[in-house]
Amino acid sequence: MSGLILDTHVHCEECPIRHRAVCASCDTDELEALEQIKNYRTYEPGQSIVWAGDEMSFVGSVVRGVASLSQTLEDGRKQMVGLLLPSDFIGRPGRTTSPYDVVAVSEVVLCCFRRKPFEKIMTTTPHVSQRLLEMTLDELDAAREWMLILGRKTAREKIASLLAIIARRESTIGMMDLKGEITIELPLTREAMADYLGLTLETVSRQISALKREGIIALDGKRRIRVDDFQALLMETGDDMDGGMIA
Amino acid sequence: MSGLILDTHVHCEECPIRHRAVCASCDTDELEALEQIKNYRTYEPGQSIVWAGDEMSFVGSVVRGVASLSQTLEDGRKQMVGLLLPSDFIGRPGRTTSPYDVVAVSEVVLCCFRRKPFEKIMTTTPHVSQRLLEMTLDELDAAREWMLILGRKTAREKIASLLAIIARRESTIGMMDLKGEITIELPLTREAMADYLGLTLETVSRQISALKREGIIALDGKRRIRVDDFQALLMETGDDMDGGMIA
DNA sequence: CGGGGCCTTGAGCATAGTCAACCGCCGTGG
DNA sequence: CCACGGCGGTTGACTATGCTCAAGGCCCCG
Repeated sequence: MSGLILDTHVHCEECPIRHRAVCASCDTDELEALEQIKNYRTYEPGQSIVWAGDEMSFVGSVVRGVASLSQTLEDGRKQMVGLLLPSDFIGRPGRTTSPYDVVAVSEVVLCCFRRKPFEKIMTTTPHVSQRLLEMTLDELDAAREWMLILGRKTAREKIASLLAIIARRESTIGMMDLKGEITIELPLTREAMADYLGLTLETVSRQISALKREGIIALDGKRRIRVDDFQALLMETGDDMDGGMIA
Repeated sequence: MSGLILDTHVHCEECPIRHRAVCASCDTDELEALEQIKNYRTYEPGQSIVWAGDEMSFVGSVVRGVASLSQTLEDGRKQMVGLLLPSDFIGRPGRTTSPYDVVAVSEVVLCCFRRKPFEKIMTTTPHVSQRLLEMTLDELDAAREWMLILGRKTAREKIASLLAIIARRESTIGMMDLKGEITIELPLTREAMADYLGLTLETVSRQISALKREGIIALDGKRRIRVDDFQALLMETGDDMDGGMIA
């Protein structure tokens, strides 16, 4: 439950998320302060990182892998409310317990900061809190786009939107060529997709099959999806085509 | 569209949202700086404050009234993604256009800051950006609770949840007595409630009628709702009863 | 008195959920 | 080595929840 604490100590300067994480705008001195209070932990796919309601002794960043934030109702209905990718931040300064379950979707490596000292650094280091504000505002925008999906889109549009979001993200990280053929590596099981989209896993499966049948997408195994015509996929999302998307 | 700009100049010290808004932790000097760049605007119910995609020359706080943040798909489907109450913040520092429509639900008074100078103040005044971070984190939590409602709750649970949220908010502002009888003043039309909850207005109407028929709530006019047994209402939300709620 | 918001109610339908069977793959233990 | 079992996924039949379309009520204001 607490993850495997590693004694490897990657230097911040060489960290793969150095320029996107909460430490992005720190200078050398500030990084040094963070070095002092960090350690790495790894989690296996499916392993719980934090249970809702639990005490959290740390905050931190996802270095590698994918984790999910989710809430569950008594009767087991589950809704994912956040998808944490490399550089995303876990935990809330000033709060000791998590209101959400945090679960490793793939193998996950976290860069954890001890909470107390991190909060102290935040008060003395505007670079950290400013970066955290930016990141939180981005997450809020993402949450709101997601609310539109949950509240108003059909099952088919939901699936297409999810694929488009993942494709866009992968192509931003690599290079962005939304004209040609795109291959999407799905980090999620059908059930996780369902929890993300507010559907059942059967409906997810059916809609993916339908998109395949109609030639919008092609499957390569269960988790690898090829999109020949990205515009055609966008047509299925129900969104405003041109530029209306949240930057 | 730009609202009526008033020349009244309420002193920040006497402002009703002084201790909850983005200026909450400012000292006297900092307030003075904000005084210099603020003005008040009013909007009539239904009036648009900002159109999605529009240039915004200001950011600001809701002083009085209720406004909504919403997104619309081409074909007219609309989803509310934020409900702005007194002290809530409008606009994002560092971004010139709004990705959302902002509409006055009731009569609204805004305290607007010119954007450029406000951003400058933010970089020099940690009190402002720290407070904004806190507020943004709260909004993110609210958005995530809302995602659970949108994605996983039934129409009936959605309505009950909305009533509970409003009741809780009103009773926090006044005094919190969740045992006895509670009266909720609905700031929203049936259509706005539908846009909030991802339902149609007919479904909203039917579910409210059903709750009334079953004695969970009582109507006093269309917009005033009396709840005799708040626990009974909570039973209908589908939530974890005890403490599971997001603080 | 007439018209327009806002709301309610009904009838029929469509979308997505439920329940269940089954497939293919992989790792494990007999 | 193979059989088994479990997991993730697919598909089908049936059902139920919420949407669509339509009519009509209430109330306020001109």
